[in-house]
Amino acid sequence: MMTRRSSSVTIRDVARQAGVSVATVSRFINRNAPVSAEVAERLNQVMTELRYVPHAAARNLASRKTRVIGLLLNNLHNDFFVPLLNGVEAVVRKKEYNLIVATYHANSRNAMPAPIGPHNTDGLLVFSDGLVDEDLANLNASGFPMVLVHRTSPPNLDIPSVTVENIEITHKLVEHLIQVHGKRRILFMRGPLHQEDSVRRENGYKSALAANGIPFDEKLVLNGEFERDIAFQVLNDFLSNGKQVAFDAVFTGDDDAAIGVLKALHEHRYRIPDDVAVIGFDDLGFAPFLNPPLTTVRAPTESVGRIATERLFELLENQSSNGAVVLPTEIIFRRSCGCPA
Amino acid sequence: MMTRRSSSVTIRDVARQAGVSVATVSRFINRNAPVSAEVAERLNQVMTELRYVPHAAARNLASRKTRVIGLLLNNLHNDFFVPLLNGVEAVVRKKEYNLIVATYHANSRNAMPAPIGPHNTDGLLVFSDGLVDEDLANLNASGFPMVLVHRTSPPNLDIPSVTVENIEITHKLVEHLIQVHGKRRILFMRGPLHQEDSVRRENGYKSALAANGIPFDEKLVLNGEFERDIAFQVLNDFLSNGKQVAFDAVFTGDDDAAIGVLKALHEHRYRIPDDVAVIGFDDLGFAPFLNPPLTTVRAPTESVGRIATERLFELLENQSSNGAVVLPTEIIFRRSCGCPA
DNA sequence: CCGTTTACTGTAACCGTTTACATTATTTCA
DNA sequence: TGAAATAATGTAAACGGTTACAGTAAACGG
Repeated sequence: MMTRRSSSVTIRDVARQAGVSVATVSRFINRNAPVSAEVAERLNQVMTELRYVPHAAARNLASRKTRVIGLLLNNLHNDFFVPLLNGVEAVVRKKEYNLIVATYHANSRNAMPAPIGPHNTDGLLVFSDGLVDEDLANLNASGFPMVLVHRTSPPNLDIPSVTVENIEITHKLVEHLIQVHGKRRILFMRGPLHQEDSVRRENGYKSALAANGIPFDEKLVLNGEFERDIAFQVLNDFLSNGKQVAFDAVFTGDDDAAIGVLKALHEHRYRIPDDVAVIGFDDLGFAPFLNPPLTTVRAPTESVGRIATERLFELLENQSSNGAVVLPTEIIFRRSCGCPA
Repeated sequence: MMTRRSSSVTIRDVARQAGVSVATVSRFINRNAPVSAEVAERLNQVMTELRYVPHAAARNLASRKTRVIGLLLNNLHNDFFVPLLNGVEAVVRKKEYNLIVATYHANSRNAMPAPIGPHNTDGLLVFSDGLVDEDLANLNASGFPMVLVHRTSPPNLDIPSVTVENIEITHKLVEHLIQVHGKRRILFMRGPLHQEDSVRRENGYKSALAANGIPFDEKLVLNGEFERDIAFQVLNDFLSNGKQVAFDAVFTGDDDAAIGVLKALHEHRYRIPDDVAVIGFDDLGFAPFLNPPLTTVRAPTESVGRIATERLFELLENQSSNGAVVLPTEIIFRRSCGCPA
C-alpha cells in the first residue's frame, strides 16, 4: 500500500486504475468532450469503486469558478428570511450550485471585509447594507455578478435588483386606517434607518398622512429595526414613559416586529383594534393567526428569492442583465386594523 | 501594462511590489511565522494599495482546509430554522469561517450525492436525514468532523450530537391535557416518519396515554411533516371526511405546523380550546400571539445551533468529542390547552 | 483516392496558494 | 567564546484539478 500525504483519492488514481490519462477523466466528469463508450463505462466503474469525489478547491482553482453563490444578509433575526432562503435555495440546488449564507452589516464594515465576494463565490445576492455603494461600484466595475435584493441599484450603476412595491401599497393601507377606521394618530414602527423598504414604507406613510390632512408627528416614529424583540422593547419603553403621547394605531414596517408590538400593547392592556389598530407588512405565515389576525401587506418573498437567484444565474450564463424588477404587493385585510373578522 | 489571464492580483504581485518572496507574504498573511517590522509595514501598504484578496480556492487547495462549515437540512419550510441558523451563523462568523447551507433529504439520496461534504467543507452540521447511517459511518471512519443536530448518533459510532429533551416533556404535556383538562381523544399531528424529534414526541404521547389508561388509536395520528401547509391540508381532509373520528385535542409536533392546525380548526368552526385544545412544540416567537396563545414546549433552538457549532469547532481544533448533549425543555402554558389566559 | 473533418486521447503547463527545506544573521547561554 | 537556538527570509515542490496543444485513426466528401 502506497503512502500519500492526503488520504483522499484523486483524479490520478482514477486515471491510473482505468488506464487512461487524467485529461480523459476530467473530460468525462465534466462531459465537455466525447469519450469512447468503453472508457466511459470503465470510468464509471472505477469511480464508484474508488468512491472518487472531485476536490472542489482544485477544481475551483483550475477552472476559476466556485459553483457557489453567496447570500449576504444583515442578520438572521426575522422569520421573513425563511421564505426568502427557501426561494434562493431551491434554484441554487436546481443548478447544482452551493449557497453560502453570511451576515454582514454596515457597522461591521470597518472591522473586517465582507466574508464573501469574488474570492469565494461566483456571484452575490446582496440584501445587506454592509456593502455600501462604493463597494458595489468596485465589484460591478470588475464584472462581478450581483443581484440586489430588497434594495435598488445606485443611480449610475444599473445593477439588477428585485424588490417589492412599497410606497403605493403603504399609502393605501395607511389611508385605509384613516378613512375607514377613523384613525388619526398613527404610530410608525420603522426598520433600520437606511433600509430601503423601511424608507419607502415611511414615505408611503407620510404621503397618506399628508393626503388626508394629518400633520406628521415625529414623536410617533419609533425605531424597531424590523426585529421582534427590539420593537417590543422600544414600544414598551414608549408606553411606560410617564408623559405618554396619544396614538390610536400602529403601522409596523414588518410582521415580525408586529409581534413585538402586539406583545407590548397586550402587556399594557390596550384592546386591539378598538383602542389601537395594528397593521404589518410581509404577510408571514403566522399573520392570520395572531391575536387578532394581522392586517398586512402580502409580499411575495419566496418569489423574490427565486427570481433574484434566477437573474443571478442569467448573469452568470449570458452576461445579460435587465434593470429593476418590482414585484406587486397586495393588502390583506384582517381583524387587527378594525375590519370585521 | 502586462496582460495576464486572470485579472485578479495574486500573492506574486504583492511579493514583487514589496520586494520579498511569496513565502514571506504568505507567512505574513497567515501570521504563522515572524516577519520583520519593516517588511510587515511594507506589505500592509502594498496589500491595501493593490486591493489584494487571497484566492480562496488556491488557499484551500494548498492548505487542505476550506474554512467553510456546512449545514445540511431536509428543507427550509419552517420558521424553526431561523433561530437555528442564527445560532450557527453567529459562531461561524466569530470564527471567521463561512457557512454553506444546503438541503438534502433521504429521497434525493438516490438521485445525487450530498452537495456538501469533505470535498468542500471542513465539517458538517447534520440535521438532514439525507445522510443515512451508512453515510455517517463512512464519513466518520474517514475522520471527517460532524455534529448531529436534532438527531443522535447511530449506536456504534459515537458522533457528537445536540438535541433537546423530547419524551419526558411531551409525556408531561399530554398528561396535562388529560388530567387537567379532561381530554381523552387527543390527535397527534406528527412530523416526518423517521425524524427523531417526531418519533420521540410520539413516544411521549403514547406513554402519557398508556399511563392514563387511554387506548392508543392510530386513526388519531396524522402526518403533518412538521410543515404548516401540509398540516393544514391533512387536518382539513380529515375534518372534511364524512365519517369523522371524534377528538377533543390536537398535539402538534411543532409550532409551525400548529399554525396549519389552527387554520383548519378555525375553518371548520371549532372553538379552541373549548371544543378542541391545541398544543405545540418549540415555542417559536409567534406562539404567544397566536389565537389563542399556544401552549407549547420551549426548546432552546438558537442554543442548539450555537452549541452544535461550537462543538464542531472543538472537533476541528482538538479532535476531541464528547457524546450526546441533550438540552432541557420546558412547558409554557397558554390559552390553547384550556389554561386561563 | 486524397484532403479534410471528426472522434478520441495524451502531454504538460497552469491555476494561486502553502510549506518543507535550506540559508544566513543574530541571540542566547553554558 | 563557541555551540546551539532563534529570527527572518528565500527556493521550489506540492495541492488536485482543467485545458491548450498536439497527435492518431477513422469517417467523410467530392
